[in-house]
Amino acid sequence: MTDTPPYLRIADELRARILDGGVVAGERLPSISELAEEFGYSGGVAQRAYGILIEENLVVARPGAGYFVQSQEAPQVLVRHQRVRPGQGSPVRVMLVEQGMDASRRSESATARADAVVAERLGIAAGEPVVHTAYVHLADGVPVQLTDSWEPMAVTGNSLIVLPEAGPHGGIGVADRMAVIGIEVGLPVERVSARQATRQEAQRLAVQPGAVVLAVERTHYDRSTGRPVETADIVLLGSRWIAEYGIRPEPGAP
Amino acid sequence: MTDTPPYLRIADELRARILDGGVVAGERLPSISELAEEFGYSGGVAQRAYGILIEENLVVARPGAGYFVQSQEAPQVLVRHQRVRPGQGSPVRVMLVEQGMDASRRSESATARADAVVAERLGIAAGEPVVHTAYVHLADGVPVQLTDSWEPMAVTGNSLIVLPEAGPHGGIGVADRMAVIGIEVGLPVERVSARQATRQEAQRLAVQPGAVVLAVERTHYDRSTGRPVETADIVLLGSRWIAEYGIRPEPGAP
DNA sequence: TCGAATTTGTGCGTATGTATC
DNA sequence: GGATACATACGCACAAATTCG
Repeated sequence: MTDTPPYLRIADELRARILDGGVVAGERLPSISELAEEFGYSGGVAQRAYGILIEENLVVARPGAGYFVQSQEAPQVLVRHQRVRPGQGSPVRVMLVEQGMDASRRSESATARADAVVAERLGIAAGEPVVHTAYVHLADGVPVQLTDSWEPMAVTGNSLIVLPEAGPHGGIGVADRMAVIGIEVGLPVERVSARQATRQEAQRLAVQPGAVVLAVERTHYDRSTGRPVETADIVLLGSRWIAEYGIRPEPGAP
Repeated sequence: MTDTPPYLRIADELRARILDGGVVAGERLPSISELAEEFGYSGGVAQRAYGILIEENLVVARPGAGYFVQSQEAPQVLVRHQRVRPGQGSPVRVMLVEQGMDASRRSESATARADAVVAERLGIAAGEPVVHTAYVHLADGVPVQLTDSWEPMAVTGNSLIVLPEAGPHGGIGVADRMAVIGIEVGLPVERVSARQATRQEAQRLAVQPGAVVLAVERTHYDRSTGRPVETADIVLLGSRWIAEYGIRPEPGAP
C-alpha cells in the first residue's frame, strides 16, 4: 500500500532538510551522483526528485554547478484597486517604491492596426489604427512585469498624448494622460486568469518556459460615455505576485 | 540545426491534425502503439507527445480507452465584484445558473482551531475556535471550484448561523447570513494568485496534478467595525475560469 | 589558455501497474 | 477473464555547461 516511490521519498527527505533549516538559502545540495549513491538508485531518480523541488520553487539548478537552495521571498501583494493619486504612476511602481526598490521600465511604442481580440476589447472595428506600447517593468534591474497596452487613435490621435511615454505628458499613467485631453476614467475593469508563460513571455521575464503567471486583461473606460479608451495585457510571475482587489472598510467609515 | 526531436515532431503532427479540423472534438486519436509503429519509435516517445498536447488542453486521455480530442470551451468569466443580490448565492452559482447549467455543491463543516495563517487573516489569535467549511462546487456534476471557508466562533458562535449550510438560514451565502445576526459586510477583499494545484486539490477537482489554478484568498469584513468575519480559500481551474473585478461605467451614469 | 573532470539537461527505451472494453 | 490501452517508475546514453588545475 504505502510504497511511496523512491523519487518521492528522496524529494521528501531533501524538502525536510531545506524546511528544517538544515541547509541555508544559496547553499549547494548533493549532486545527482552523490544522491544516487547514497540512496542506491540511478541518477534519473535523484534528478526527478530535484525536478519536484524545482517545481515547488524550493531549489534552483545551475547546469554544471549543482543544485542550490532557492531563497524564499514571500510573494508581494500588488494592490490594484486603490485609487492611484495623480503622479504616482502604475500599481507596480507604487509598490516597488514603497519597498525601497529601484523601479524603472523600458518601453516601445508603435502604431498598428487592431487585431480581432484587441478591437473587441476596445469596441472598435478590427483594422482600425491603435497605438501599441510594450513595457517591461524592472525592479532593481530584474524584470517583474510585462505590459502590452493598446489605445485607439480615434481617442488620442490628434493630441499631445498619442505616445504614452513621450512628449510633455509622457510616462504619467493612463488616468492622468486621459485627463489631459478631458477624459475622466474610472477604476479599470480587470480580468484575471492563471496560465503558463508562453515562450516569448518566459524569455522577456527571464524565467523558465512553463512558469506559472498571472495574466491580467485590463480595460479603462471613459466614465461619461462608457467607451473603452485603453486596454492592456499584464503578465506577472505567479510565484512572486498576488493581486489584491477590494478595499478593507475602516473602523469609523460610513 | 533544425533537428527537432521525434516526440516534438509527433506532437506537432497531431496538433496540426486537430487544429485543421481533421479530427473532431471527442474523436479518438491513434493509440500509443499505433503511433510508435507509424513513426518507428518506442511507445515512450508517442506518450510524451501526447503529454504535451494534454498540457495544452487539446487532448484528454482515458486509460484503457485511448486518447481523445478535447472539446475546446472558452474560459468563462466569473464576475466577482458585482454586488450579489440577496438570495442569489455565490458568484459561481450566479454564473452557472445564467449559463443554464445545473449548479450544486457538496459541503462539510466542522469546528476547528485557527492555524497561524487563518488566525492572521481573521485577526484572531492562533488556536481560537473557528468553523471550517469545505465546499466542492459542481456544474452539471463536474467539480469546478473548491472553497475552504473559516468563520470565527467569536462572531457566530451563539447564533443560528453557526453552520453555513445547516439550520433555518443554511446555504444563503456569507453576506445574507451575517445580515441575520446584524452584521453588514461590504464587498470582500480578494487576493488573487496563480500557481499549480496541489496533489489534494488536483484530486478534488478531478484534474491532473500540476494543473494551473487561480487561487483566491477572500476576506469579508464587518463594515462598521472593520473586523474580519469570514475568510476563504477559493481554487479555480485556470484553463476554465477568468475572474473579473471592477465595474464598467454605464453611458449615462453620474 | 586549455583540457579533463564533474554536474546538470534531454531524449529514449523498457518493465510493470492499472483501468477499460 | 483476456486483450488492449494508458500511467508510472526507472535506467542509460549523450550533450551542454561549469569548474578547476
